[in-house]
This record gives sequence, C-alpha cells and structure tokens, in this order.
Amino acid sequence: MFEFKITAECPVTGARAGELFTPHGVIETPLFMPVGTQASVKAMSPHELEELGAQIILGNTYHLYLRPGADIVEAAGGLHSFMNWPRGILTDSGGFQVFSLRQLRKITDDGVEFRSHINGSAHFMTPELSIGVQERLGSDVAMCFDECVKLPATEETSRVAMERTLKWALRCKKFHTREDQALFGIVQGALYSDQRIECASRLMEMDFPGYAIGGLSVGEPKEEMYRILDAVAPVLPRGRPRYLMGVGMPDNLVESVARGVDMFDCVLPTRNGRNGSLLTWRGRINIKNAAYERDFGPIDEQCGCYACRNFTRAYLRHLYKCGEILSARLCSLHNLYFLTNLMKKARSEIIKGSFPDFYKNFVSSWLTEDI
RNA sequence: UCCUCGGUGGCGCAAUCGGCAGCGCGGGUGGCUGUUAACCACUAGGUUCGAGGUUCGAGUCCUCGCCGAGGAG
Repeated sequence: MFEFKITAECPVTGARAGELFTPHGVIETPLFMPVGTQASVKAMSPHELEELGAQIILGNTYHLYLRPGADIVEAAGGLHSFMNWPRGILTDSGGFQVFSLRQLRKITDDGVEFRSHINGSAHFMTPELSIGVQERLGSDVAMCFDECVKLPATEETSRVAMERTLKWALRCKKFHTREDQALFGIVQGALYSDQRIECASRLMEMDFPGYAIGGLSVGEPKEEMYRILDAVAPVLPRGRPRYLMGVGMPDNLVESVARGVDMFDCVLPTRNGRNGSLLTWRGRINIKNAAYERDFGPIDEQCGCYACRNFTRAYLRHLYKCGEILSARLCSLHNLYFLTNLMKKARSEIIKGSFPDFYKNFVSSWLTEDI
C-alpha cells in the first residue's frame, strides 16, 4: 500500500510521471487536488468532481475537528462515506491554520492554543490530536502537524519554526498507527535554502512515504519559490511523492512540475472561480469586466469542460453580476477542470518524452498579466 | 378646494442649532495560492425639484410654483 511507482522521467527537466497506490484507487501524478476544507469542494458535487477528473481531494483537520467534530465523521463511517466521495482524500493537519489564524492562537513546543474562529471556544491542538483526528477522519493521506510561518521571516524565526516542525513530525510519526493511511512529512524553512535542505534531510531520516514542501506561495515572489524548489527537490528521495502545498496558478504548477514536484493543491480554482477570475491557456480573465458583456465565445476555445462546451462569456458574466449560484458552480468547475487537465497534459507529455517542448511553449504563451 | 408629509449620485435613504453634502445598493476596476473569503479593496458619479428672499453662510428658514403620497370635503 502507498507504493509510489515512477512511470516516466523527463531526461531534460526534473519532471516525473508516477502512480501512487491508495486504498481508494491509483493516483496518477503529476496532479492537482481540489480543496474541500469542510468536507465539500465549494459549489461542487462529488459526482461533478469525478466527472472533471479529480482523483483525490483535500479535507481539513482543524475545520472538521471544530465542525462537525471527528466523532460525527467517524460515526458516519469516515470522511469518504460522510461526504460520499469514493476516491482519494488527503487531510491537511491544521498546520496552515497556525498561519492563517495567527491572531487567534499561541504556539508553544507542546502545541497550539487557539480560539475557534466560529465561536471563540478554546482548544489545544497538538501533533497527537491532529493525527488522532486524521485517523478518525480516515483520509488516505494524513499530513504532519507543522508550523507554517508568515513571510518574510528572519533566519531565527524560521529556524525555531523548522525545529518545532521537525519535533512535531517525530511525534506525529510515533503516534500514527493506521496502516491504510499514509503520513507525509512537511519541509519548512522559509526562504532559507540551507534550512530547507536540512529540514528535508532530517525528515528523511524519519522515513516518510511522501514529502511535502510547505510554507511557500504565501506572498513571496515566485522566483523565490522556484529557488527553494531548485534547492529542495534534488535532496528528496526519488522514489517518494513530492507535494507542493497550496500552489495553484498554472504557471507555478508547470514550473514546479519541471522541478520535480508531483502533487499540488490550492483553493485558487474554487475561490477565484467564485470571485469571477477564470483560467485560460493564455492567462487569467476577469469575467466581471464590461469587455465580456457581448462576448459570445467560450471562456477558453481549447477547454473541453462543461461550462466551455455550453455557455458563453457573456452569459457567465451575466450570472456573476446577478449573484446567481450557477456562476460559482460553472466558474469553479471550469477552473478545476483546467488545472486537472493541465496536469494530465503535463503527465502525458512526460510519458511521451516531449515535456521540455510543452514546458517551453506553455511558459512563453502564458501571460502573467490578465488578458 | 383645503390640510399633512415628502422631493438630495442610477436606485433606496442620511445630514445635530443654519456651518466641509454622506451611507448602502448598483456601475467601473483590481486583488485572492495547504479557505475565518459567493470575499476584500479601490474608484467614478451631485445645479440637494424650480424661481425668488432672509443670512457672513441655506439641503436645512420664509414666499410662490411644479411633482409625488396620504387625509378631509
């Protein structure tokens, strides 16, 4: 179980195509994982997710622990059964909430004392509690409870968080018992490549079935992120999946695949979709813009998603302006399909041996500015 | 015919004693990267119904007119 098989490797770049075997099916990498924080990928039904090609989605330990509570999910037969999702689930540990809810918490070596963002109630999250919750949720992949620092961080701040992340990783590993659930370690170290390399090596001594790179794409320039990936990816074991947490812009994905990353997740396709920002092969468009009022073409000519096959930009703009729920659904669907397909395309190019051309073409045609 | 209330940005409404005309929605634009986010930010937009008057100064007070709502007959 959780064997990671490399199907093909790009001879020029660091890109690889692989297969990760889980209790809920084989996951083909590289891939993008939609985020379903509260046991729901916002605006999407499980059926639609399957149809657009999602192989594994995220759930969140912190959010599900607070509501409805791990006991209820467990009583429902686990998260797969509770939300009726038959394929893979990866649960984030709550480590990101250490960062995103930093106004509501206090960190010590033991764990994180925090106040619920829902009702202010006090809680104490520890590596053991996070793993216990994740085991009860029954995800296919659990994540170590880590400390994700805000950037920019001083070398000292970063080191303290990194050391804590390592200590917590060991505690997670020791506490974790479910054999039908993989536990991934998370590399921290802010933008210090020496810390990143050290963190990776020390995690590898603990021997995790997969390694994540956390604490990136939180506001730093993308060149900085690529610099860290260039430093870390070569250190990580070839035969284990690599997961870049929280990354979701198409150019970030392709650049990271070229650097040897296998898995990604991001709220961007769903959140930005709800907010009218849509992905195309040339860049992003903002469907709110008056320019699309009479644009009767699809979001993207080359996209095969349900929204692109059936609706126009003018109609989608209209739905957005009206605040219709269908707007959120179609836009989320399109963005998720786009990223899922982008990774599927990258995978097939790696297998065919033509990834370098695909990479070059994508990067040159992708416009960072909105089109 | 008389009485009462009202008329302020596209729409709905604020504005203390007469003292810098604001807010919400709508419009335009930008942002969002392991979700506290169907969210947030910025921006444009005014002959305060009209004509006079009082005053240093009027959306605000006075006179007349126009328009709307309600009431009396």
